[in-house]
Amino acid sequence: MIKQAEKEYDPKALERRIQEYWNRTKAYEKMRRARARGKDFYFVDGPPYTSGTIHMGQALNKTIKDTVLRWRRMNNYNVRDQPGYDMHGLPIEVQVEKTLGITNKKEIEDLGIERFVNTCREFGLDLLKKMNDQFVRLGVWMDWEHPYVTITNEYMESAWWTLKKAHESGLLVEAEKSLQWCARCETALAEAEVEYADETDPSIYVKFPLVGRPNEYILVWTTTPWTLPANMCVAVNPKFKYAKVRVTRAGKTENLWLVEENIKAVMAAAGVEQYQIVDEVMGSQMEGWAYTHPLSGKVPIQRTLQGPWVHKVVPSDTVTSESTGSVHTAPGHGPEDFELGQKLGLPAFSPVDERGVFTADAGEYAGKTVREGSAAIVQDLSASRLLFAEEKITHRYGHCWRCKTPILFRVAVQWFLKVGDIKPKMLEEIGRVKWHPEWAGDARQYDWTLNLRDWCISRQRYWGIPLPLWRCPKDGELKVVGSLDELSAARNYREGMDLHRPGIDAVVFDCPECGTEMNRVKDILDVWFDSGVSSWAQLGYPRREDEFKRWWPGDWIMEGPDQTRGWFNSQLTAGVVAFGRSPFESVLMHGWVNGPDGRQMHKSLGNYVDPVGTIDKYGADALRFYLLEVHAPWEDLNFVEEGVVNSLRTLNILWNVHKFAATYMAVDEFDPARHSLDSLVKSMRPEDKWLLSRLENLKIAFGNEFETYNLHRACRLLEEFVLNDLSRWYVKLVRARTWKEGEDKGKLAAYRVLHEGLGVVTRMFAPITPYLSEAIYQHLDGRKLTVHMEDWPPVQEQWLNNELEKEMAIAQEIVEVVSKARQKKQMKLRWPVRKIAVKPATEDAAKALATFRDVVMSQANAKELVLLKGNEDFDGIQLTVQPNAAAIGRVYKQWWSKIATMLENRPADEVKRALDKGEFKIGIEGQIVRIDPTMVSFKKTMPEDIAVVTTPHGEIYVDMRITPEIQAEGYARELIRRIQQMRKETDLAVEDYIKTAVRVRKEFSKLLEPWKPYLAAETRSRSLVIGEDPVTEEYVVEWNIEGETITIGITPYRMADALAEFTKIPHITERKGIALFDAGYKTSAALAQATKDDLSRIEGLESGDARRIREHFEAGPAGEPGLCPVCEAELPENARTCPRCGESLGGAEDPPPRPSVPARAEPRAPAAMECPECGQSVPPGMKACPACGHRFGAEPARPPATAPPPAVKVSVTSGTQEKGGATNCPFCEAVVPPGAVNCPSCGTSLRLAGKGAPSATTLRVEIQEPPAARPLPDLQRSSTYLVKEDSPAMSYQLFLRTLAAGMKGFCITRTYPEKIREQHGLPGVPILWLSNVGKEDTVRPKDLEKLSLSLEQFIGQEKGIVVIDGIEYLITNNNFITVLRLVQALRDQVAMHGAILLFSVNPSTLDEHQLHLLEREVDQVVDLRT
RNA sequence: GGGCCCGUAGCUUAGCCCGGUUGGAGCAUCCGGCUGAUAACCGGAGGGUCGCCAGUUCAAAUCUGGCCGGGCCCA
Repeated sequence: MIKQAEKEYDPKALERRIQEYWNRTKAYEKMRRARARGKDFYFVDGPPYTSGTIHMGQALNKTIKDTVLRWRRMNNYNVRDQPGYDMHGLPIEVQVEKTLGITNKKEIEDLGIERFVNTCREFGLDLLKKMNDQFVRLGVWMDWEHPYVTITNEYMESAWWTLKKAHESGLLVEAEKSLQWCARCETALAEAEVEYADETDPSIYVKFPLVGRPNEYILVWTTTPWTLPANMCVAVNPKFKYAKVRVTRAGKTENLWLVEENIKAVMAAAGVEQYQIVDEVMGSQMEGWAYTHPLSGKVPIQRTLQGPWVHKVVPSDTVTSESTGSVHTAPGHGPEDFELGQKLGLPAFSPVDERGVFTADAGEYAGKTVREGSAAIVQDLSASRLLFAEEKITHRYGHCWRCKTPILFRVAVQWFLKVGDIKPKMLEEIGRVKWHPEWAGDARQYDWTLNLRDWCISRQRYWGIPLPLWRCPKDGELKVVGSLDELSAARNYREGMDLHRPGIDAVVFDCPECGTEMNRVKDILDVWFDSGVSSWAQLGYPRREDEFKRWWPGDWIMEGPDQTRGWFNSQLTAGVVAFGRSPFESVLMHGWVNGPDGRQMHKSLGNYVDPVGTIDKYGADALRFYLLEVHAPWEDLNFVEEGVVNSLRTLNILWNVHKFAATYMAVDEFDPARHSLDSLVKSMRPEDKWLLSRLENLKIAFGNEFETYNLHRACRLLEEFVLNDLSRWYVKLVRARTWKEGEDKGKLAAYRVLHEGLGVVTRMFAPITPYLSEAIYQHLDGRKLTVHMEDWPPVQEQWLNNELEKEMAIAQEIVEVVSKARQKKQMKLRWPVRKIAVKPATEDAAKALATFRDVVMSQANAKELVLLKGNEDFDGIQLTVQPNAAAIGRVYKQWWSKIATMLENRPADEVKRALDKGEFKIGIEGQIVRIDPTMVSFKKTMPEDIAVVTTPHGEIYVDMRITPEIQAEGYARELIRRIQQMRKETDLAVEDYIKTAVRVRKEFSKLLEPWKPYLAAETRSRSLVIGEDPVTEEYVVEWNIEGETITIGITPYRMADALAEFTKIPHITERKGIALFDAGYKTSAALAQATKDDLSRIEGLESGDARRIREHFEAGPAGEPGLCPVCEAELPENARTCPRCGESLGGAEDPPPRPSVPARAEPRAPAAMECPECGQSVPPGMKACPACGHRFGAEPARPPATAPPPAVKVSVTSGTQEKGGATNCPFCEAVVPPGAVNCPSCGTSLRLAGKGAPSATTLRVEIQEPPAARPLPDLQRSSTYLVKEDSPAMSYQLFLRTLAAGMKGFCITRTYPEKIREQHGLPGVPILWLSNVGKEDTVRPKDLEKLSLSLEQFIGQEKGIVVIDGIEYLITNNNFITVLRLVQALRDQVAMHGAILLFSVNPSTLDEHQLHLLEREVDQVVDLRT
């Protein structure tokens, strides 16, 4: 059943309401069950780290995922959609440390690992909840109740199992390696955990004294002085040429060896201008040169080191010619150094501990941090004259991803996955997986993987998956535990124990070899490994083999570009380790979300946009739609808020179209289920078929784009359709048809097609804007519990008609041509054009005009449309005779000029007709003169009011000459428009009736006479008088229409509510309802009091009506169908379960419906059946499946009719009565206690408002703290005030008070002036009305010039007080800056003339930013909000 | 230094794969129109060295090469 829509699209309220509906009806769970029989689709969610707040990138991420998954579901896939959270690791540890006020590992151990780990868990779970809520608000439908988390025993067990697999394949090794190390976190870092950022470091050139070469040094460059104590050798490239350079500085001469190519640069760095090259050798020749360690005096251990290559020059191909070309090599630190050291048998001497502090091995530097050490080393080198030069360098340097500490390189023993061994397989898998876009895989991921080193998976931390490794201290025997079962054999194992540290640390095995107690290796696992196993860990593998078999591998994953080195990589590695293959089949890689300036969003850059804030402002749907349509998913996007506003605008238009449809369909109780499209084909007009064809083409194109993840293009297609085809064209075309009263086939066809269009569009929007689609669906259809249970609309090829679409395009272009012609001639659309003539240039154009003749005529507002044949001229063309002087003169000599004049004055047609027959005769001076065709030619001229346009479709003539008939019609339409506007201004319901009187000049009254019936019908006037008499209706406005002064008065009957009630009574039609109303029964309650006798006397009722009315009221309100308390579907009589949502209804005495237990859980009753659609077991007696909404039986059950009548409540000035005797203030709408004389909120006198105080009753009314009366400020002359208040009440009080003090006043308002006078009196105060009605005392909101002129006049001459209570209206109608300038100008005027200016503003109606700017422009801001 | 992506109007972008009418839109600006979907909406106008330079071609925003700028990743 079609329901009336709310008045406006208010995304915030709508989304709250829909979310509540989904929760209440358990829509998500039921949707999932409805798809349980669909094809399995395993989506693996990349677990975001539990940070507590989602950022825009994650909003994009989940939006795309949700959209794609909803779309899959609508295509009947059974989607596994468990969201995940990555919860272990440093970020939380660091946060917890901060919270607990701890700074290092020792303090953690002092505190107790258990307490620390527990705090981490609590933290993580709390953050998870927060993020869950945010994703839910974004409208994402995933299994939020059951996310997978990396911290459960089951999950960790999967990781253990995987490690055991690695061990079994020999891929898990312990090794000494140079690692990236965070000194603050005291742990090794993986490549994915290192973040690069600019860092300023020392850049020093150090002289290494060569042994046996006095006064010769090899020059070495480094940016990490702290690695010098560990120096073992200096590497040179054997292929480079090195030079000995003689340098004299401060009177001392020395010889330096460095790569030849950079001598100039290096000397410049040292500020050396004079130098000499004294020798040159190849790097290979330098091999084996010995040097003295430059810090051997400070680091004693360096003096004791032995080995063939210790403190020697060594060859290395990896050395580049950068800087000096001689590379200081410390195998205990740098990874390349380490490798070189391994090759040459050099010790990996690493005198730096876990905290980044020099150890005793570092001699004099022991106890210093590397940072302090660096400074000391530079100083020492300088003191020993071994420092050749010192600079600063700013370069990209690695930092700990969490605490931002610059990384160190140090050699330590760690556990590794030997990625090198499986790299070929990984690369092969990358090639097999489907990547979107392709380069994400074959270029990006491939390159990354190609450069992979072994993966260090051990961490020396607490909050993570413990390594499942136990080792015998005696013989080194290693045990790798792959499951809880294995663990249960251990000592100190307790059933159900948490596997985290420190509990697990206490668990010990006995060594199978020697019986010694084996202890766990204390390390935990790199968090990236956690997420790497997610695709089987979330399935509970290896415990749940069945689940694994059913789902694995993942069909689709989708993450951002950072996951190339992150999750894509960790999954590929873990997948190949565990199963020899990639755990996912296809990937979509999305782009970054940058700030509006194109840079990454950062709070510190001030370009950070919070997704939740954006949702608050524009709604989740608008945000989602924006994110999807603005860019290809894989491109980086610059988030521009304007774009969200724009998307919202589109959604608003969709809402308006649906509102338009719902309004009329509900009024007519149109039931789409009763009419198939096929059954209405005969009644369809070409434009109906056109829309259906457009719709089918949309489905096809959308599907093609969506399948290739061109979501942006799909969205744009949809948007185009809604804006252009549906809203701007089709709705315009069918509008006239929808106004027809009664059952009309043409109207039905229009309704049905419009319904189809909206229905399909709604379903297509469902994955993109889930809330809005749901709301529209529930209004227009609602047969299923939720639109997200609907199937994707299939293409129905029978409606495709490309020919017709082409024709319509031509028709549209022709309409456009006409409208341009109008615009040029300034002829309003309201005035019909007399004729359009087209001389078609193509067959298509001719066909188009034949098919869409009515469309062109109505849209161009033309009285006539003619097609001209090839040789036919437009009949509006005027011929003029052009006498041929020479030819005439030759025959008639001196008469020629007279003849010429006469010819020119004769009607050209007549002359032509005669000449066509032979000759034209004229009499001149008693003679007959014969004119033959050679003597004249004809010229075609176009009258001024006819436009000719040449288009590819042909020549188009637009005849805009105005005849009396056209003038009458134009005026009639002008009148209609004014009356409609007045209806609107009195807040009249659409279907309500009025009494209308119009005062015009006599001629006009005659002219308009034929249009009276039309006028009355269009304006729902029950009586219409057009004449010269003064108008005395309730609401009178004097208009100026095209220079004519016309007064219009209307009196509303206000019978809409009553009619809506009356027509509920069987057999009471609207006409009879009106009769009852006219007879004095203005409400249902009044009618209920009428006796049968009273009623039978009423004219216009039929016999029997009186009885029916009585029966209706005596029977009471029964007969209304019951509504399901859960989903509000209408219930069949005696239903025990709601047919739509499947909830059990229970008896009247029963407690409220228990939480849904799907039929599945119930024992099977003998007659139970299975839903053929979803396989759900269905209790007997049901007409539809409780899970999927599928209806049983051939006949689709008609949704019960009887729509609640569209009731638009009217209240103009009187207070509305609330239950219990309390009223609302007619002015500010605050709740007023019974008996109050003044409104407690705004102080308005309630008696003045025209209503006596309601009689007091005993019912209590809760009033939230009567607001303390705020003292009104004293207004100063020459000042401008901005009064912040919910309604302009206080401003008017201030205004009145100032008037009382003798100042003149001027009022500018948006409210109808009579209303203002009624409320505030204001005798003698001129009121300027901001309105588009265009009469004397009004100013159009866009006409700021006129407004400013009137104001300046008043301020300059009267120097009085001005109140402006419609500035919001000005702002919405103008550029804000323009309004601001007006305010500035006025303020200056006010100051100059000693006047006062009051702006009343309701802050909630303005953008915060705008309000702020306004506040800055006034002298004082007065906040009087309650 | 290397890899990948991006560069079109003031802003956001389509078109580029597959060369072919005068490079389309939306926002913003200015000018109009419409008025029961209406604090909505519709139309028109102005606004472009398609980052730059070469090349291929009858023809280049589109293909090729180089350069410049931005982003991401890696050294």
